[in-house]
Amino acid sequence: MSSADILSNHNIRPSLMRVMILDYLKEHRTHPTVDDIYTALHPSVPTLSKTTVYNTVKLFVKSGITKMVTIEEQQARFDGCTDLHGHFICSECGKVFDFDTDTPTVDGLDEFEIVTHDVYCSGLCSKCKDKQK
Amino acid sequence: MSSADILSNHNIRPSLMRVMILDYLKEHRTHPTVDDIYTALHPSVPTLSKTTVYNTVKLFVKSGITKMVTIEEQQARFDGCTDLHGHFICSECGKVFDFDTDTPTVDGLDEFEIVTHDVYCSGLCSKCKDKQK
DNA sequence: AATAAATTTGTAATCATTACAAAAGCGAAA
DNA sequence: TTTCGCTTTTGTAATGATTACAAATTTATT
Repeated sequence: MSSADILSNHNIRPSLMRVMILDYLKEHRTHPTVDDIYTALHPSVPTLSKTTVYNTVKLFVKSGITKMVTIEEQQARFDGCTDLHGHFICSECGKVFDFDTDTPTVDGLDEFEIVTHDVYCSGLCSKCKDKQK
Repeated sequence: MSSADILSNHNIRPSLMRVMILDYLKEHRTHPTVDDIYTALHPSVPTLSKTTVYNTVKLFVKSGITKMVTIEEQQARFDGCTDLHGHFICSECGKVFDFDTDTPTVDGLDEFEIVTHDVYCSGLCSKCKDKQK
């Protein structure tokens, strides 16, 4: 499906900049940063601004077209407990909850030395889910 | 085991500041930020500086005493593919690799509405592992 | 074409984090 | 105990990603 169609399906007007950025994300599976995207597209579209890239990827993430490859935090948090457990972040109240989980399966990384495993989930905690009703 | 002993076992001299910070992390399972730690300890130890908290948690993470609850990145990355897959980050070269994984198990979050699942691993990629020899 | 709404832009601010060099603390040897 | 050297701690200044915001531009609708 074309980028323009994907955008339309999500009720996002398929403007030039949005289509270009989504095209880039679809073609480059390199987990680019905002700066990567900006640097790659700027030569061909000199009027592109970095703010637009920020706004656009934020819009994409919000609508589920794109994933952000980090826990949605700009501040590092620390945990004195190093036993395996997952972290859930409520997108409404921002609270972090621990949960039990199994060691995740990892397929396709032969010859890699895996030191850490981390499982993150996000969504609505029970309190915020109740409030929504 | 006391914080001082934990530090000694990791060949870290158990200075006052380090013991205080580790005590705090052990007693407060709230995933505190650097600022949280600093704000909590500063009243009782006015000479504590925020730089020390930064240095100390970094030291703890490096030696495995503490975990950092974020992917080890200060820059957000984006992924146009929203299918379930894990992300591996090589701690040596910084490259990000995708891998196949199953939906992680989540126990103990009854009544939560889980929207996203993310699995992160880190360690050494095959290239960096070879170089180390 | 005219108007309103949405999008894009650029600059300035914000804020977490790091660099760095000075100051303070501590241990070992004399 | 005193001195020397090394580690830890501190404070300030820089860095760098991200956001706020208001102006400028583009687009859709009448």
